[in-house]
Amino acid sequence: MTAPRIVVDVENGVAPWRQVRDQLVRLISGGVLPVGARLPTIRQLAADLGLAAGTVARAYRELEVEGVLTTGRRQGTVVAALPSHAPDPLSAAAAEFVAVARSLGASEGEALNAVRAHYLGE
Amino acid sequence: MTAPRIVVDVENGVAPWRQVRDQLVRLISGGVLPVGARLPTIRQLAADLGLAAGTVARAYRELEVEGVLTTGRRQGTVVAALPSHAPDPLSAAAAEFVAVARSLGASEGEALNAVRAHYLGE
DNA sequence: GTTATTGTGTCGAGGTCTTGATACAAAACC
DNA sequence: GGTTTTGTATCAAGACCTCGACACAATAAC
Repeated sequence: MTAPRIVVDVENGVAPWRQVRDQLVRLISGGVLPVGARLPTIRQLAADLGLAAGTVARAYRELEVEGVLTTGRRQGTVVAALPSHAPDPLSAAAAEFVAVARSLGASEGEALNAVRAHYLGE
Repeated sequence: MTAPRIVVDVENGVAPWRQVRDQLVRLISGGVLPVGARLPTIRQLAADLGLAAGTVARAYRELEVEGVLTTGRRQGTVVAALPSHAPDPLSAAAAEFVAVARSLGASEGEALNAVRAHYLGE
């Protein structure tokens, strides 16, 4: 498999492991990395991203604890399930959107209109 | 003014200053903290959040560099302008949500229902 | 059984961040 | 002018993270 598209910005105040973890979650939730897909080895991804292997291992381990990934000594790391906090990625995305909309003080109607505008705009 | 609603989670891999900064951006973009509004003093917000003053100062300084805030020795820190990167945060959030929904193959109706469910869930 | 693959664990070094405290300076207020 | 308010700067200590390297262990392949 080709290396997933992950980018790490070391100056943005977000820990490298967290960035890797977050972007893996997106790739998995979005179907780019489907269940059953094999991730690059820790050493490979670390080399690709210019990180230490332990840092990538941290990200993988976070997702393993969540049940998103499974790891094996020979077969490496494989996508096991969609993120458990988001068994339904659409619902998860909506939850995040609604959280943002709420913090912006938007009403339900305003949030719905914003979504409609983007579906129509396409 | 009352203290803005800011929460800091020290274990999520995102630096405290970054969390403060991000949440201030949301409050400002959403109009909760309108242009001209005065923010709590660095010491006050630090005490409220259980952080060191220097950490809050870092967040304020980041936003000052971006022109979002202006600071003065006596009048404190004031909202100067909306974040230039997000002129319309609700629309941006909706765009992101729709992009994810689309990648999941969701129809407009499904996306709207997902949003409604989270607003009703409260 | 041997070899290769891959994750886990450990190590010491270095760097960064955060803390709490303090001092100073600028500005506003009285 | 004196006082108060508030941001900036500095400090040392502590905590934590990341690095690169290495060793070990588990597993699969041959």
